[in-house]
Amino acid sequence: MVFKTMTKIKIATWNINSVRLRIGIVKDYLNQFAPDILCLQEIKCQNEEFPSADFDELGYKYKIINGQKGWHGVAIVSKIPISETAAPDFCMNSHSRIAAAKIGENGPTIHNLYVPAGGDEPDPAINDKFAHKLDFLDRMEKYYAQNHGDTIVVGDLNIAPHEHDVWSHKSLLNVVSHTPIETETLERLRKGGKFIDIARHERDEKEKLYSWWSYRAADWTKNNKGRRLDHIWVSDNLLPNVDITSFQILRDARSWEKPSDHVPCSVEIEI
DNA sequence: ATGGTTGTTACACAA
Repeated sequence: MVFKTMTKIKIATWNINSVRLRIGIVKDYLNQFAPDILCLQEIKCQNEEFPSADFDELGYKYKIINGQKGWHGVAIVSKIPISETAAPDFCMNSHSRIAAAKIGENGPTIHNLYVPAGGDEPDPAINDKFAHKLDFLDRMEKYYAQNHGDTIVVGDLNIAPHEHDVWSHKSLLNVVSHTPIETETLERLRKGGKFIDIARHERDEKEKLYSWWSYRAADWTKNNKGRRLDHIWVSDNLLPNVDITSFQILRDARSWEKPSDHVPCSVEIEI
């Protein structure tokens, strides 16, 4: 009989909308909520511009940074050892939208994704950005259909798949992030990859869950017009290791000073 | 029904 020592770790994902501008609230978050691994999207800087020293100070000495000038960019920072693994090729435009790592010696692989937002017009024939988003999803579907198990997918998927992942299903059916082609494709590829959507697992499907609120509202709390764009999925074989009750969407972070329009989401898992 | 904000960058653009 071989015994495996399990360690519970906390994994968080946050679209930070410029890590340099918001490094202060990132450090506040790390100090208060102490995830072992934080996956960031929209770091909006090149690798050499990433504020590594700030993360080092707080013990996040393992980093995988995939930045680019000005736009997009993702990073994984960790207190526990992680090692970079080949990122799947989901982006036809070679943007920095994916970082992949193996956790520990024999832990699961984590994919930190920033799916293209897709522009305003939900028609790939007239909107290249929407075509890019659909192509990205198509590549995800093909990859995850053939690579099962021991994988955690996190990030800003820029799609709110369910009726109660948006403030108004009817109003948003033709709005990019909630169109049927997006929501159906995302659900199909998730199921094809045998992933569990942690936020919706064992939750009432009628419970409204949001992780993003637009900047274009004088008071985001007034009408609460949010969408659940940020996700944590785990391979079905990892589900028994997940502490479902630990799942958190840190809504309060939307009210922090100079906030991102997204808030951190986290879950704890034994590895 | 429309327009509303933000960050990076360079004098728009993506979100």
